[in-house]
Amino acid sequence: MSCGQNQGMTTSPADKPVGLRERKKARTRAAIQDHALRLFTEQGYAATTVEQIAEAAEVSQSTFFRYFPTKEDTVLYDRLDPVLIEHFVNQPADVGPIAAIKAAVHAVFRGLSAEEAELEAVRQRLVISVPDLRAKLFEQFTEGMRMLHDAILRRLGRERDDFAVRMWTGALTGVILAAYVTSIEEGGDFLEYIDRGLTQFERGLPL
Amino acid sequence: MSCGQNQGMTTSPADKPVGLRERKKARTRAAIQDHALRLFTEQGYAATTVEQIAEAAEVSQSTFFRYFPTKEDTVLYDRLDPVLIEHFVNQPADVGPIAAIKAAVHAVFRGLSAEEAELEAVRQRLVISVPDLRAKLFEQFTEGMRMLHDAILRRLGRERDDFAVRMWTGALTGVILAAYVTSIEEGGDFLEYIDRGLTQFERGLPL
DNA sequence: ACGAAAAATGGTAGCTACTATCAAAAGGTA
DNA sequence: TACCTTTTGATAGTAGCTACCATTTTTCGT
Repeated sequence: MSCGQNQGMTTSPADKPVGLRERKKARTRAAIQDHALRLFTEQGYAATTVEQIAEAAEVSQSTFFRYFPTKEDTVLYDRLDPVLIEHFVNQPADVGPIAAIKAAVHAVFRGLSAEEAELEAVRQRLVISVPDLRAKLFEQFTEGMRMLHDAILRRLGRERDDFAVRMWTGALTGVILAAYVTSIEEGGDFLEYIDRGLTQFERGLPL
Repeated sequence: MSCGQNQGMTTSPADKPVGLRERKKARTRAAIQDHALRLFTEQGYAATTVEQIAEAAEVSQSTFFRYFPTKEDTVLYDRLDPVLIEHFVNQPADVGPIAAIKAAVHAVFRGLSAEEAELEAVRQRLVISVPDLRAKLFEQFTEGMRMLHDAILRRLGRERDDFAVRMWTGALTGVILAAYVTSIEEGGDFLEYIDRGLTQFERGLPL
């Protein structure tokens, strides 16, 4: 529940009205986030005030907080998680869970436009350098994992309290998070790290 | 770095002076935390102000923030992590890493006094019910895991950038976190869940 | 096309977590 | 006792965030 909206993505085909109102809202949201990220990289996260962001985006502070419940959410608002889950559940049933995750991650990240990819890179840089943002990232990660947990339970036809699935999903969360952090710290392609990590996971995480 | 102190624990034997000053400080710290947790459970976390806590503990707000850098830290200040690490590294070298973790966790949690255990229980209840606290808990968890990662690298004699170890530690983090959350949600003995989780992990997390 | 309903915006006021600074008090030491 | 160090409290200020209300803007029914 990091942010209660599901706005227009390039994936699911048109189940939402696209009147003038919606377009304006999307533009305002994008403007706020763009200026926020720009100011954060220019002068630092803490040194940038919400007032400055609102002014740059030409909206009032009231409006700012209507679009982003917290200052942190301008960085961490993640439109990718629900899309990932959707891709995951749409994988054919005979595909194993790890392979399904790989496919979903690839589908989503390969489908990113140049601007979206750049935005993602900026976000990642900010997230690792600001402790407050890291904390929220982890929460968001585990929130996404909770969704994935549900999807896996359904996929495997298990009960909610299945302990083995809980541990399995927990470990999977940890692997993905570790791969994510590694890719940011070491630099390089995120997808490659994810693939290597998931492959390790499939093999029982040999040391 | 959730909190920069290492105050007196029941473990390492006396390498610090115990003048009147130190005793007063310990009493003040305990008073603040006790009143904070009491007020949180009585009237809710958000509804309790730092002013109220300071007043109840009979200190000024200035003093409050000297002892706890943030309001969250009254709940999340974790003295257990460093102790856990210490127990872990002190395990004999021929013990496998999982067994060493099990031993360390048991040693620490079995050694808790009744009050400490009760405090821990209150903390756990608060942590799962308040989103802000959950976020910080995750950060603290991964911070502890980073320390564990270093310890494991040394134990195995691996290089820092060893990818297999990174993934392994990440998965281990996820399993412990999952066991932790499960024990709080389902109720029951934390140690039992940890043992079951770690055993699953050793077996390659079968589904 | 017009008017009403609904939604988005801006402005103001206010609360609270947190910081910075400095003088006063308490504790330690010779 | 006298001196030095540490701890405390008071004050003032910043910034994130909320609540509330009046105004504007978009949508929709007729």
